[in-house]
Amino acid sequence: MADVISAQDNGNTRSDHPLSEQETVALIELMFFAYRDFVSDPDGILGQFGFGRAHHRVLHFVGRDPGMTVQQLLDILQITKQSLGRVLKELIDKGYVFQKEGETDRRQRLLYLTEAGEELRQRLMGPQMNRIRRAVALPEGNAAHLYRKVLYHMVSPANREAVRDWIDRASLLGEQKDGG
Amino acid sequence: MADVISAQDNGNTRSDHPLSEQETVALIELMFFAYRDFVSDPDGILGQFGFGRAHHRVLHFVGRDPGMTVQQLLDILQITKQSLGRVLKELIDKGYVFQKEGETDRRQRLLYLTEAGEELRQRLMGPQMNRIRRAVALPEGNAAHLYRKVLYHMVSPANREAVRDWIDRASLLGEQKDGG
DNA sequence: AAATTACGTCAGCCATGTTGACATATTTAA
DNA sequence: TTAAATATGTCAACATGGCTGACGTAATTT
Repeated sequence: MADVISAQDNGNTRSDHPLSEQETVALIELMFFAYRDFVSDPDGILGQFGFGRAHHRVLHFVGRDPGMTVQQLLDILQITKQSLGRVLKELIDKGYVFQKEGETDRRQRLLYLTEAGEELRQRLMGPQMNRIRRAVALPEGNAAHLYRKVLYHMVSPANREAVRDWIDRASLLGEQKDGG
Repeated sequence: MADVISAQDNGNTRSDHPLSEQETVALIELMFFAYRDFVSDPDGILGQFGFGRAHHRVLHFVGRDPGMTVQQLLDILQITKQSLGRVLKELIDKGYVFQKEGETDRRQRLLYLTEAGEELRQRLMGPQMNRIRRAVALPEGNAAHLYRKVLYHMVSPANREAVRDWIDRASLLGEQKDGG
């Protein structure tokens, strides 16, 4: 299916009705809250293994593209090889990742997950998949409103009241400041 | 207006057509790429001031709710007071934030932005507002597709080709693995 | 008068990012 | 075929921003 993002866009999209300031700020804040909670489940699991978010990223992307080179991984993560080196070494030492010499280019150390690595990757991905599916399972609406609802539903249920309260109050404060 | 998230939902939303695995994983990855780029503009500006992301969060939320207490800020950021203490002290020392003794409760140190603080806050928020507005200015579609497009457009234009390539290739790999 | 609360601070630890320098094996180009 | 570039690894040092634990002070509540 390869249902990608759909080609015809180069960052120059227009609209006659840009979002209001308050709407936009609310989305900025939802981005913060949503991302915070989005990574919280994996963080909890990783802690039990003595790993961190950086390990998660490596596990995830290597699992998605087995046999990728170190350089490809660096390009995707956009970190330095020294940063990667630390976590990669730990993942290899603990038996979650292994390397194979490249066949056409023997300088390369192609990256693969072990069975334990793939298991852990799936376990980390589970809660995030649930979260996304729950968030996206929503009735239609206009783009901004929908996006806002989606992000809101990325926030953990336990945190939603606090987030909603904040967004409500902050929106009111913002309207007062700018005079509506 | 206070157009909040809309009340009637407690995290138990259902759908007959949950997202496919590949769709869902693509969204997980877009969340990563989008957030990474979303914070990159502020990060650049902050660097010029000797500040980091933590300072940005404080500036943002204090600016949104002037006179908030330290405890309220801690509740929103969900970090420890020791972590906050460091950045807050720097912001105060450099003249971007100031504190006022609470009137009803003189133990409280209410938080406010100075003029310089508000200026910096606006400057940091600008690129993020642009990014959100650009991302949300899109034609309609179904919820998942729309959300995906929105997140995609949160990625910096310079990174979109790489992100698109990754998502395309990884989706194909995933379909092959699971057999379509 | 005692307990709690709001806040500040000191000290140290951890994870994960950075730069810079250097080494080794392999491939590519002159 | 030698020289240059590439892919990777590693050492060392540093910064940011989380964390825990302990302790102190002023103000409020019980």
